[in-house]
Amino acid sequence: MRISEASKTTGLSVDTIRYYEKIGMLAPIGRGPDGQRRFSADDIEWMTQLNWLRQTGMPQADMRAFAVSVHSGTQDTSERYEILLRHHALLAQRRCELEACERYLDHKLSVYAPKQEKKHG
Amino acid sequence: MRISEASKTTGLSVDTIRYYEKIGMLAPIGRGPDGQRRFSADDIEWMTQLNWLRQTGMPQADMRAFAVSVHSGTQDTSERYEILLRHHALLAQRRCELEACERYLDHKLSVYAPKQEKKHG
DNA sequence: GCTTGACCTGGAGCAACTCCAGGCTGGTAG
DNA sequence: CTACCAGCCTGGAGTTGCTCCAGGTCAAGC
Repeated sequence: MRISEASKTTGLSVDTIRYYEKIGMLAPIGRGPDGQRRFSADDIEWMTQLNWLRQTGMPQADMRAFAVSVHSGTQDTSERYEILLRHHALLAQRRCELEACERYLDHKLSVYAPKQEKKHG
Repeated sequence: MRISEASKTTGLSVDTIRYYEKIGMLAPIGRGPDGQRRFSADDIEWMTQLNWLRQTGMPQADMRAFAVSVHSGTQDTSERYEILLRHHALLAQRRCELEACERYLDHKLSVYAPKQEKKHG
């Protein structure tokens, strides 16, 4: 699979894919006889997973640690488990913040309610 | 109020406060006879509000538009209302994504469950 | 008079992309 | 055969939103 299709399939932009390869977030991507990238099913699966992780704001440092652990082929999954667990906790916290902010906005919006002009915000 | 106290009160870091002033996100901050910043109650209120908005990832461009509208003293709150409404919709969407990612992580974590070693992830 | 702490400015550095210029390749159209 | 075009390549600059740092000022305490 070529890069544009990989982009559509995984949800990562073409530029992001090249960037992730450059910084070692992906296993080295194979090349065709034309020197262009060819993505394997494994590559695609891994990139899709990366997209999930980054969409929730996992820092690249953590993603890279995860990547290294996965690609090392080690049996020891405890590091990965910890990274995911930490991220899970972070998400829960972020959801709380987000909900608090939604409530704040609800309040703000009621103050700014249309038609009835209030004087201050 | 001086900058360090303002930082503690609003939740914005000292550097962020100076940065926000520089890019015009704050009304010009008054200075004492020593040339140092003195924050008024209004400044503090506005900065606290900014902190809410940014914590939920409102882009600076939107925050600045909001700031300009507020500090222009205009009676027309429709622009502010729209910015908040747009952001509110964005937050709802983000919460959905976040929940989807939490479910994904729940699944992943069960795969990586400790004690029982699985072989792939 | 000297030191300490809080503050100042301008500018560099950083994360995580995103965009761009300039160049190669493979396929089709004339 | 040549021209052209889409899609890919690389290296590097630009962007956003901070964050950190060097080097300097000023007021207060010892």
